[in-house]
Amino acid sequence: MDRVIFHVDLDAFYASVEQLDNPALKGRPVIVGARPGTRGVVSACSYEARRYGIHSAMPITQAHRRCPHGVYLIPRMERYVEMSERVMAILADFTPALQQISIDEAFLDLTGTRRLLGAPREVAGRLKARVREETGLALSVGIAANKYLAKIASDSGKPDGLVQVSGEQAADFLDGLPLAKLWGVGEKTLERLAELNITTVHELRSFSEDILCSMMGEAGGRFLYRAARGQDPGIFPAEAKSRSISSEVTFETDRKDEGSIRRALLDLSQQVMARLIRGRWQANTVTLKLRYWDFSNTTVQKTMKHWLTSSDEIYRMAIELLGERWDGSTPVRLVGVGTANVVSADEPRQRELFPDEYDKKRKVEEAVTRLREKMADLPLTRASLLGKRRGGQPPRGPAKDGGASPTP
DNA sequence: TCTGGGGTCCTAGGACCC
DNA sequence: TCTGGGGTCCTAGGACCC
Repeated sequence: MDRVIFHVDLDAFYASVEQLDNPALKGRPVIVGARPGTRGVVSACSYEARRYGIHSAMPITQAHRRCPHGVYLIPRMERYVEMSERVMAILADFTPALQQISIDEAFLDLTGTRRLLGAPREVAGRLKARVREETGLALSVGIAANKYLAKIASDSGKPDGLVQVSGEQAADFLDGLPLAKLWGVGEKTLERLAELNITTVHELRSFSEDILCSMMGEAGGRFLYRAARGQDPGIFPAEAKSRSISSEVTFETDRKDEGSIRRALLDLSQQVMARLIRGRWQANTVTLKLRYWDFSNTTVQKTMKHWLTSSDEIYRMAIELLGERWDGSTPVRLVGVGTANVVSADEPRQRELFPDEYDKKRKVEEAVTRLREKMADLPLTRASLLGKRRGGQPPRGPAKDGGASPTP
C-alpha cells in the first residue's frame, strides 16, 4: 500500500505571528529580521512584502531600499516557539506519527488512517481549518507517498495551499517546476548542472545514476537521481540528534583589536556552555569560526580526551585556537564558538580519568549557569564583558529586545 | 549593495591500526 | 627492497536548509 505523508508548513510564519499579535500590521509589508541600517538579513516577511521582491536571507539594507515604508521588526523567538508548540499540538491530534523538522514545518504519516479519518485531502482540509480557527495561522499542506515529494508539494501550493501528488503524477508534477525548486539543489549545484546543459528536471532525469555520480560525487549523484524521480533520497532522518551546538556573532563593524574579539569569545563560550547544561548534553570538541572582512571563513577545532566541564575551559580553548588562526591584524567580521561530538550527559563517562572531579566541576558550572540566567541583567558576568555595549546600555538583555515590540 | 545564526551532511586527506 | 587493503577517527572546507 502507498504511504500517505503530509508535509505542513506555516506560511510566512514569523511575519504572520506579528500580524496576528498586532492587527494594525495586517495587509502591510512586514519584514522580520533586523533593524534597517544594521548588518542583518530578512528572516521572514509577509506576502505584502514579497510583492516588493523581498525574500528571506536578503540583506536588510537591500530590503529597506526596496520598501522603505515597510514595518521592520526584530524576531521574538519565544513568541514564535509558543505559537509553534500550539500548532504542533493540534497536528499531534491527527496522528502520533508526527515529526517536527523546524519551528514551522512537520511531517505527518497518515498511512492506513483512511477508514478512521477519511480521505487524505479531506483530512488536510480539516487540519488547516482547525489550525486557522484555534491559532489564526494559515498553513500549506503537501500530500504524497514520501516525505521528499510531500515537501515539494506543500511548497508549490503556498500560501494557504493544499496540493496532493500521486505516484503517477510525480514526474509530470516535477517537470512543471524549476530545477531550483528541488529540495537540496542550491546555487552551486544549479551552476554545476547548467555547465552540463541540465536546466530542467526533465533533462536531469535522462541521466543515469552512474553518470550523475561521476559528475557530482557519489552522494550528490545518488541524491539527484532519486530526487528527479520523486523518490525519497532520504534527507529527513527519522530522528535528528544534536551533534553540535554553537553560537556566533557578527560585529556591527569589523574588528581587529584583540580585546573585542576576546570579549565576544567569552560571551559566546558562556552561551554555548549554558546550552549544553540546559539540554543535558556533554561534548569534547571545541570549534572556533572566523569570518574575515572579505567574507572568507575559517574554522579550527580541537578534540579533547575528556568532556568539557566549564565555559572557562571552552573559552581558553577558543583563545588558543584564535592564536593558531588569526594573524592579529586581519579585520574580523564574525566570530563563533561551538562544541561538537555532543552526546547526552547521561551517557557513561568511560573516558573520564577522574569521574568525581568531572562531576564536581560540572555541578559548579550548572550552578553558575543558573545564577547567570536568573540575574541576566546584573553584572554577575565577568568584568571584562562589562562596558561591551556602547551608549550606556546595560551589558545584556534589553538591547536585544528593544525593537521587538510590533507597535508601528 | 551587502551578505544572520543555527544546524546537517559530504568530501578529501592524513594518522593510525590490523 | 618494496609497499596492500580495509577500517576508523580527526580535521577543514563547502553546499545546503530554515
